[in-house]
Amino acid sequence: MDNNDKRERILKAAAQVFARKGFYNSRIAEIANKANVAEGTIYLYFTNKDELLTTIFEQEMAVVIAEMKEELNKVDDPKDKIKKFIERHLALIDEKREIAEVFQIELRQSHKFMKEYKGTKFRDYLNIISSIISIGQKRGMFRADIIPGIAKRILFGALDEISNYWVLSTTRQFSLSVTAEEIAKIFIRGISLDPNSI
Amino acid sequence: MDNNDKRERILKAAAQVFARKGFYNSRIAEIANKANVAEGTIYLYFTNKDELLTTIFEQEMAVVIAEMKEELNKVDDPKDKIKKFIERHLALIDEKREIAEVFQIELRQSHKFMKEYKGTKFRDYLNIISSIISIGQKRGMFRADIIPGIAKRILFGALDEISNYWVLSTTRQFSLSVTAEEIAKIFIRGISLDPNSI
Amino acid sequence: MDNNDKRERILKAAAQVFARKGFYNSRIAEIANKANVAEGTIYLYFTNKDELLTTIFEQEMAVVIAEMKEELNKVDDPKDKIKKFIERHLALIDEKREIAEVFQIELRQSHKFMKEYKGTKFRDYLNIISSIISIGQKRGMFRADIIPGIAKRILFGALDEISNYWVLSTTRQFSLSVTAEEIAKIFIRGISLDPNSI
Amino acid sequence: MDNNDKRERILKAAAQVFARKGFYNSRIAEIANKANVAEGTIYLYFTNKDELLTTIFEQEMAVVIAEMKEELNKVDDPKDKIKKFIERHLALIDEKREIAEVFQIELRQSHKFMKEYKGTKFRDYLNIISSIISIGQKRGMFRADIIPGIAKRILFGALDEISNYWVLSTTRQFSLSVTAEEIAKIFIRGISLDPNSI
DNA sequence: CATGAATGAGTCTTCATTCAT
DNA sequence: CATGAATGAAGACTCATTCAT
Repeated sequence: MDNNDKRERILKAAAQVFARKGFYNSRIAEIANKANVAEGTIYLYFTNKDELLTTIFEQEMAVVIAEMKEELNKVDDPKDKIKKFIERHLALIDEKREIAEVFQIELRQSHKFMKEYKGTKFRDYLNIISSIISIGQKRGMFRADIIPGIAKRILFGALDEISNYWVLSTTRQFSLSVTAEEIAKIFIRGISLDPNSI
Repeated sequence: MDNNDKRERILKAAAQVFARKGFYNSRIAEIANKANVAEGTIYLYFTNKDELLTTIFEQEMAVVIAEMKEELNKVDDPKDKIKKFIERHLALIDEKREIAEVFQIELRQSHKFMKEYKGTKFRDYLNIISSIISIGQKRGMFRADIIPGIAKRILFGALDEISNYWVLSTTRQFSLSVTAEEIAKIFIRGISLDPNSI
Repeated sequence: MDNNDKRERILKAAAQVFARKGFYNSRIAEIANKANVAEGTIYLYFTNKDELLTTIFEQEMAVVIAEMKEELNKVDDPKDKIKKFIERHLALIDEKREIAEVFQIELRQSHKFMKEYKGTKFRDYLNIISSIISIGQKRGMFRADIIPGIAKRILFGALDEISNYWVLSTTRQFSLSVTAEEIAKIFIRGISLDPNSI
Repeated sequence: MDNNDKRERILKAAAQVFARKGFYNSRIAEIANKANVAEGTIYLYFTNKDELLTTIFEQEMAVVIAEMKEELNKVDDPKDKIKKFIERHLALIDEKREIAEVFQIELRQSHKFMKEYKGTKFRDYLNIISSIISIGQKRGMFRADIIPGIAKRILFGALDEISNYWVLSTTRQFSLSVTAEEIAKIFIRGISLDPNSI
């Protein structure tokens, strides 16, 4: 419990520091200091600095995916699911600001990590989208010619770019709900058979 | 001419190395070696390592924007313009693989550079999209309730994610033209008044 | 204790290396090696190479000044004090050969350090001389027209030049005691009312 | 003539830059720039950076020694000669400020140069003093127990320290003539048989 | 002779990681 | 388990010197 606590404190501190400084400009010393542990202690829980980053990602993604799936189970309509996905994704960015920044800026983006990324969590997350689209297609709501494997990336990309803007810009013109609405409007209409359905 | 050549060689080498290793894992020594110049020579043309990265970005973006605008002038219909934008963007990713990787992976994404980025080229590029949308709205082709400032990021995000996937994955399931078609299909339908227009 | 030991070892090694090679031709690597610590360790105790030099100076001067004052307290006659000052100064040069060389050659003399020198230790040291002269003047032993602020520099300069010669030359013609005698003879006679008093 | 001019310009520029920045912090590029020649040109006239410094010293010393000897020939009395020497030395410091700074700060003091100094000019200069003293002793004016070889360093050291102070301090309390008077007063009285002779 | 672009050896400093306590 | 002092490898950058023109 106490150990777990220490581990968590390290991860949290790392997320904060990575978010503010970026991975390469973050110092183990600062993370240790913020987590109130000795530098060496970090190496009792993690192999190296890299593992800190990937662990934050994998662990947080597991939570996010679980939450997302639970949330999506509450609605049945694929369009509503897509809408919910969009809303939840953006809401998470807002709620978990620091962790979002790390993903946004360091992990999704750092060469080293992207090329070496062996986890399945990111794929799992994207596949939530394609599953919804497939179901929608089976139900005759979404156009059959849409390729779920591409569409999932289109939606994720749109969300991601908006998140990126959200995370980096200090003066934001549009609220997250307006933005979510806008993305939903365009994407769902874009993939739907009946464009007026939304 | 010779100088320019040397400068270009350095930039090209830097783009290659940054693309393969990432900014922080790239070594000036390797760039110099690849450019066939001495390490010190790099500092005759650029202030420091950072400037190499931003120069690559700004310089290349200027070319891309110019090319894109010229290309877009060839068509009049906003839908065609959007379609062309999508095609050209993806084609460029393919043509300028190494530079694309740098943008994709280091610049757009590195904290330091994003937060310090003072250039206008990226905004200029995004605004090409919003201009097209605005024109389309005036002509009554695109839905009036679409917010160009958000829509531009949605399209760019979609393109960017696809590019990212394209750049990073080694085994690609879909051709660029299929992908371009898919994005155009969804996005244009998403923002159009007449959804069957595409 | 151990830390202090390490710090001292570094200072001692630095003094040795600076003395032999001069500040700019000294390498941190060599100092670390001589102190039997890793290069990085030096930076745990000192901000940078410059600080090593100034620390050596300030620290050593504090000791020298204290010792000198204690020694001078043992005699009362201003002439004897001057004589003692001269003897002690030269003796110190001989005893603390390496540190003396650093002062003689690098610190007192390096542009950067002299111009940036903010410490008071050097002034404190010089003022020991002027105080003695002032007292001698009040007692009617030294000529009233002597300006202590100049005279202190005359004596220090004489001592310093002799020290410099002493430090740099390998074959010395005169012993330190002979030299001390000579300086005392000239200087005290030079400032005394009664020239035959010495 | 033109060549000589170029050589002189380089030496003058070097003296200026060395004086302001110190030898190790001076850049060949800056010297070249100030001399209005290309960097490479400097190496047509001088072997390396070191030689620039020693040449400045030797060349300037030759002039100074010649001037000094000429000046001293105008008076006969050893005491007057000493007085003149002091006055001229300090006046030169004032007249040739930049060159004086170089000597004061870099050359006399830099380990490398002092230890490697093979020239005779410095010794020649010092020996002017000891010669005067010897003559004074023969004439029965100066005390026979004074050792000219030490006394010359005492006087030079006094002058040098005063010069050093003069060169480095920005706010000077005493004029050069007052200072010269003071040194002469103390030194001549210090070495004279008849202390009231000055 | 003159140039100045190019060179590349050289070094301070940083910081992830280790390990004795 | 925890510590944090110590390590030392690694790399950006500088600048005296060279050499093709």
